[in-house]
Amino acid sequence: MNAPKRISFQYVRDEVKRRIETRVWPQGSVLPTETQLAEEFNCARATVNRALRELAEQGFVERKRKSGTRVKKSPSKQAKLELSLARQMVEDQNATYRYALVERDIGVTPRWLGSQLGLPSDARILHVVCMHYADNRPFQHEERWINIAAIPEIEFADLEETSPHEWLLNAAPFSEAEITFCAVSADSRLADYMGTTSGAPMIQLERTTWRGGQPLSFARMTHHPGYCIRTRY
Amino acid sequence: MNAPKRISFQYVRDEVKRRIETRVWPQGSVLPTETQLAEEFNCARATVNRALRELAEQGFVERKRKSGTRVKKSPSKQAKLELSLARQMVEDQNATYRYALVERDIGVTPRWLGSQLGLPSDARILHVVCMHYADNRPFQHEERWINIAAIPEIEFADLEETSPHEWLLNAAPFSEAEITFCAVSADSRLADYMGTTSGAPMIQLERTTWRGGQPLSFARMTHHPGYCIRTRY
DNA sequence: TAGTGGTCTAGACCACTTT
DNA sequence: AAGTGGTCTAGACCACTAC
Repeated sequence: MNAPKRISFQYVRDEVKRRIETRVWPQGSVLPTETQLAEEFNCARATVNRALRELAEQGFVERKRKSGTRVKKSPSKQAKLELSLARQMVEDQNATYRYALVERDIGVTPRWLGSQLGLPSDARILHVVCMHYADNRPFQHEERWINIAAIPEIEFADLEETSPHEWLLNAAPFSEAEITFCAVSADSRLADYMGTTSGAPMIQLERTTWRGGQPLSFARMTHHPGYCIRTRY
Repeated sequence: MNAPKRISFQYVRDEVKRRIETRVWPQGSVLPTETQLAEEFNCARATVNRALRELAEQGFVERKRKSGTRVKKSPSKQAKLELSLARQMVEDQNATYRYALVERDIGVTPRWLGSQLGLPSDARILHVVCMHYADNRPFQHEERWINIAAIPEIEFADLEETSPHEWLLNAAPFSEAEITFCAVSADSRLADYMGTTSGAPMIQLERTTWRGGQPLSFARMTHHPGYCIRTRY
């Protein structure tokens, strides 16, 4: 036991975690109350509270008023994925980033998009197609529909130099989003863009964003074949 | 302003977040110190601290001793993915779960696996192939290699009823893991298992797990075509 | 209604980092 | 050396919920 003189919440957190891992407190069992643990560790209850709160966030225990703190049966592991700009991802690989605008046009809302975003069919939409390259190899294909009413400035934005994603992040950096990952196979058009053969499997990420309940944009980002998302926990 | 009588850390957190979103405090700027904010909100510094700590965790601000709290330039959005058992995922969809063991054999470490896990080539490995069904439709194909030396009990485990994933989670619920998502296209063998045509794009999740630095298992889980991962933030 | 976690306070000291 | 966040304490009251 190497308890420091002043007990830290990290010490309590790690010791409790150790007892859970070594089954001193088996799955499903109830831990001592905060007050009891504070007494055992000879620290303030707030310290124990912070330790247990972190363990609850990380999915090791479940806490309920009155009934106490229980060890979770099947710890719900959650992976955190960083979702950054294509530019960021490319530069993180120490590759040279290049951006190219492919298409830009303004029209009214296509039906499928209207129902996706909850927009009337006469809403004006900016439609953009662009590519992101890493060392001049195709990295990501991006197709995006932007609700002009929500962000009027986008109509006059220069998207030749800055990707719509990046522009939006600067104009309206904070928003709610819903994301979908799926696997698709390249149609001939996408295959051409990505420099691959038709049918190649690729990861596609669809993101719908809102701000204050108002729909901002729907984006479909397709990564080059072989692209993987990695994470640890 | 609808400040409650007793200021909560949630109130401070949301108000600070609002000021960041509305650019009262623009990107890159320095926020007032905790003491100043505590004065403004008429609450204890600990309350402000907790509020700002949460905003830092969520990627809105960056904090450094002495230099203060700054608004992040490009907020690093991170999505959280729940990674649960196939059974859990199926039952969450209100579908009926069924599990089937397909293959189970013991051998020595294949070369590729040895280098993946860092195991000697004479290490004994349990190799398992199994399927998970939702309402009798293929949901996930699982192929797994388990390091017997690390978990000797697995050799005698009954995997006819319980999937190796679930068995391992009960036997050794806490481990470190590395995860990779990628898109693959079905070869004829996988296509048969998944009831689809060869070439169909599918999401594949590979997970390597360790416990205390010792490799436990490598798993490759392939989802049925059309399977999507959804999340919000 | 009683027990448990959830939170706030006021004050103190510590630790890191910039000057 | 000084300023800012990081944390601990002791005590208090609140809020949810199982009984």
